[in-house]
Amino acid sequence: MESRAQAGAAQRRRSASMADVARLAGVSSQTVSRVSNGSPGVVEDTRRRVLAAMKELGYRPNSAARALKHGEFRTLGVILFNLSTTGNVRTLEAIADSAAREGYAITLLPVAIPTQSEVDGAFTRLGELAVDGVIVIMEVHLLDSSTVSLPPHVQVVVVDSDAGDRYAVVDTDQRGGARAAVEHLLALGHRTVWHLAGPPDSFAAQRRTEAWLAALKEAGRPVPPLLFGDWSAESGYTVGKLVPEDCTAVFAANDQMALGLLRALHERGRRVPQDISVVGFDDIPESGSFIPPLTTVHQDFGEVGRRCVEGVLRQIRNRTAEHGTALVPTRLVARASTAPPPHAG
Amino acid sequence: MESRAQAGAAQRRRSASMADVARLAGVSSQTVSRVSNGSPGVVEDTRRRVLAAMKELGYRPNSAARALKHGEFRTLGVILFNLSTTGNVRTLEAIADSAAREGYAITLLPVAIPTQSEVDGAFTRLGELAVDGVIVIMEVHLLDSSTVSLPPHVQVVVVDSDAGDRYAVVDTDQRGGARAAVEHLLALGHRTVWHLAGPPDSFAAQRRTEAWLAALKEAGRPVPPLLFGDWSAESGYTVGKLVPEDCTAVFAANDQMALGLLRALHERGRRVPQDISVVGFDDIPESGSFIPPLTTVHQDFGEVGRRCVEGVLRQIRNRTAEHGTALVPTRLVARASTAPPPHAG
DNA sequence: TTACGCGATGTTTACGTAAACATCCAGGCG
DNA sequence: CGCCTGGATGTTTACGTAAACATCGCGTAA
Repeated sequence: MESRAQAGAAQRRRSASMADVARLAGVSSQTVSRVSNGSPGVVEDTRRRVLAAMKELGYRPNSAARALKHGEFRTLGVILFNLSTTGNVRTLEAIADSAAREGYAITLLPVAIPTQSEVDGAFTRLGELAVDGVIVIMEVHLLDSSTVSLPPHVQVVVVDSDAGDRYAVVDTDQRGGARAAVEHLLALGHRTVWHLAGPPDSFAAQRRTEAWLAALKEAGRPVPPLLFGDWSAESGYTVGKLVPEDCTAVFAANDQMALGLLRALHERGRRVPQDISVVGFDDIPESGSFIPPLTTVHQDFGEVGRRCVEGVLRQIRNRTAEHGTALVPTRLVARASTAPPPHAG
Repeated sequence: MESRAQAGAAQRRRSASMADVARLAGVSSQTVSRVSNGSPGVVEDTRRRVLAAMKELGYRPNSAARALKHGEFRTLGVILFNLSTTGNVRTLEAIADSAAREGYAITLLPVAIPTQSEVDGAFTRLGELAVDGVIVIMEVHLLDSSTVSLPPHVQVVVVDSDAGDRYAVVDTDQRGGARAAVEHLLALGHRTVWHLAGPPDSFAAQRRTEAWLAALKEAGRPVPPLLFGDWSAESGYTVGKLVPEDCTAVFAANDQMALGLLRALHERGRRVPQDISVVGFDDIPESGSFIPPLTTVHQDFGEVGRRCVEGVLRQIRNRTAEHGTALVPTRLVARASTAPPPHAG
């Protein structure tokens, strides 16, 4: 890649300040400030002159100075481990969107590997970061065990956690969704439902498992052994090869694992949904194109993101810390991967 | 959600400044600054006293003041349309990672809908934003047609564009990847290869299509009619229902469309790969779990992200604008969705 | 006519940091 | 023994903005 000296405007070392604009417009810098912020008390003629000067100099307000002045950055930080799960990505997307709508920018704080030192590092950086509030998309126990604390004036909202007693938590109604999945299968006539769970250290996975168990017990059904995956399609495939012949219904803790499961069942010649039913969780955009289209639990990530932003902003404005958990409801999307069980041989 | 007044440290309106630390440690604020920045010329005893004071007051450097002082924010902005395509997400992830490693934060600038006014809006916000450089993940013609220009001192790197003559561009080697896909199929013995293209307004899609065409022509093969999708699995499914019986090989412009294609073919009773071969593009994590596992072109998004960050930072440090295109190579991943064509009836 | 009020604009100041410069002190050397 | 050197530390200042306060001038009511 070649490079060339930057021409034109960039020769000016620093970009134009209010003082420059003021000089050109023949007013005081305070008047420029008033125009810039749309404050009243500037006569139309002056305002026009100032605007013209701004345009000529290519004036842009300096956000550092502005932040320094009134002590806020109009920026929210988002801490997350990675963008490899659909949920995190879609939540982030919704957060970015809502934040933009409120005039806040989003600063990303990725933590590559959830080790103690990584998390500490992120929080240290965060402490120096120009943010007014933070949204944490991860298991809160990692946040707790961190030796570095959040700056006291920074407000926090947490996703995917059970720390509602200490933080404001926004989460999908994991239990409700999992219960709906199980009940859907039971209603179709299945005697019981197997569960392909997510990794045991995930709160979301835990809650889905709990609800699966509770739903089975309430209905007085036998509880099959628990199967574990790691959220990946590959792990669903591996587990799928082990599902016994007498199993007629599986509830997978996410759509990716359901995908792998479908492939394993296909390879084994077990037809879905005629021989065995499968339900997923998340409703990723692709799930309607699986073979067969997947019945799954739809999560409203957009709503989760919106409530997160709403929550932090409220805390920032009121200068209070909130706690409690807000649950966003789910919805079962019935497609073609579920059907009544085959008649007993 | 209940709320309670925030207790303890938060009662102090503003957090501790250097002056506060200096007072407590009995030194000047300049000495605190030196300790804070690890500058030399502070005797060990003093340093310890300052550090203790910092800890006691929970001192955090104020990044706004720091930014105001030396005119840089140590932050990069990332402009993108959405996080719904795998490529964008993984690129963003890699960017965030590399940036963090360099001590830079990432500020997200989502543009919900790529309309002119939306893009303008993002750039306006950007102008006021606290960033030293920008990475644009989108078609550059939208950037060009924007009436709002980037602040002159902000350096730019663009992904997914052909604007290498005006900007520094980093992109996957779309052509090379598409050519590899076509050549792989021809080498297996297919007479020609159909192409399920992405939306015509995408440069990435255009380039994949061009390379497909070029590879066919070079080999002197007939060129089948072009099929179009919109990147979604659903569109792949729709198109898949229309693929004629005599087609033995399809190159889909991304893995999602390939997924839909697989389903349509499955429903029509056309076996993959025995009756028809399918190749995708991207190598999303799930593609190894499709039915059958998908042969696809692997994109190294990590490398793309890394080079973006490297590029902007170099421009920032050198105070120059670069141009030219850097291509990141791809790699064909052969799985189970491709095979020699069936023997002619 | 004069003084008062109020809208328009200007001036001062502080936000927290760090570069540049100033000062102070200990020790070495003529 | 006094001066000089250099390291440690303190003081001043500027970064760009905006709140708070000051001023100016014009219209209006007594």
